[in-house]
Amino acid sequence: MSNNQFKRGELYSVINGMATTAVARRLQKNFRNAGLEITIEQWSILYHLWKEDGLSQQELCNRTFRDKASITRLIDNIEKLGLVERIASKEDRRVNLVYLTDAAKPLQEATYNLANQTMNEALQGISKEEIEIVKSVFQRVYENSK
Amino acid sequence: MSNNQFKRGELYSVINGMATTAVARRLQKNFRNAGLEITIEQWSILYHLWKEDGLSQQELCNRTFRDKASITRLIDNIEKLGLVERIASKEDRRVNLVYLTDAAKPLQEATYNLANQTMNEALQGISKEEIEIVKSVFQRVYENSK
DNA sequence: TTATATTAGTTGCATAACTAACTATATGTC
DNA sequence: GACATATAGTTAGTTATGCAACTAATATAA
Repeated sequence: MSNNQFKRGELYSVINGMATTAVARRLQKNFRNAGLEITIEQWSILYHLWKEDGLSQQELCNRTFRDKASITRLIDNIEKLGLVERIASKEDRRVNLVYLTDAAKPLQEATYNLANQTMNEALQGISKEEIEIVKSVFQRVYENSK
Repeated sequence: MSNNQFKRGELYSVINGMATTAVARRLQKNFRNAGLEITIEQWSILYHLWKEDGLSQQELCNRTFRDKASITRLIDNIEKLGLVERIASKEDRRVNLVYLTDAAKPLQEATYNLANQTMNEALQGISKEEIEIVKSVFQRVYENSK
């Protein structure tokens, strides 16, 4: 086992847990403090629907990097909150299209603001160039690992 | 909401889910294919104990960025597998020290090799400089968010 | 057109995460 | 020494994750 390999192995524990978890926890806390009773996982679904409403569950799998079972349960929970509804596709009756309800609309601006504020705090002192490198590295890591 | 802020908000969905999840899933799959019946979360505990045996649960919280309840259950499960045992500290009876058993020893080399191989594949085509920038950015993001 | 394979989604099972409330031990102050 | 406070760990309750096995609908091939 070369020294270089060992260093890379160590990177795993840095990547998996530290920064991403800290940001996620902070954002969740900020939601709760603002009286927004949604989880960040639920928010990540709403986020994609605000960008494009009426996505299929499969498309939400692709965009949020979750498996089908996870999306089924997440949509179950968001549906219970009254924020989305499933509407069967007319073209393909296997497909559920997920639509935002009116109740979800007021959440958009508040959660976007909190997410942006949380990320701005998290990214304090980090340059645009560094952010671009992180994004680029993550993209390649994802392609290498999927 | 400035354009710059929006771009930062978007980074959140990249950070939380894509690359880290893909690597974690790949490593879990590699463990399973090799007949190693442990989860990557359990492995992350063993990893720290192989570096320094007999850590307290609180110290494992600090090193793995989990809360106390999570560590309690993780140690429960690893203990059930017979890989670690809790031994009450003689200096402070509130403290459980977690020690590896003999059964955990043979796992070390196999799992290190798989982790290194998985990370080498994940980091294919990524330079040392880029890795250093990612580590440095993560460190600062963590400090900003904790 | 009938049989086979593929795709979308659900359900059961197990693990793991966080919060909040709890017990037990240790420490600090008067 | 007695009381308040802090710390280590556990437990209960809820949400989320992944895999595997399943149903239903569609697409493909014979």
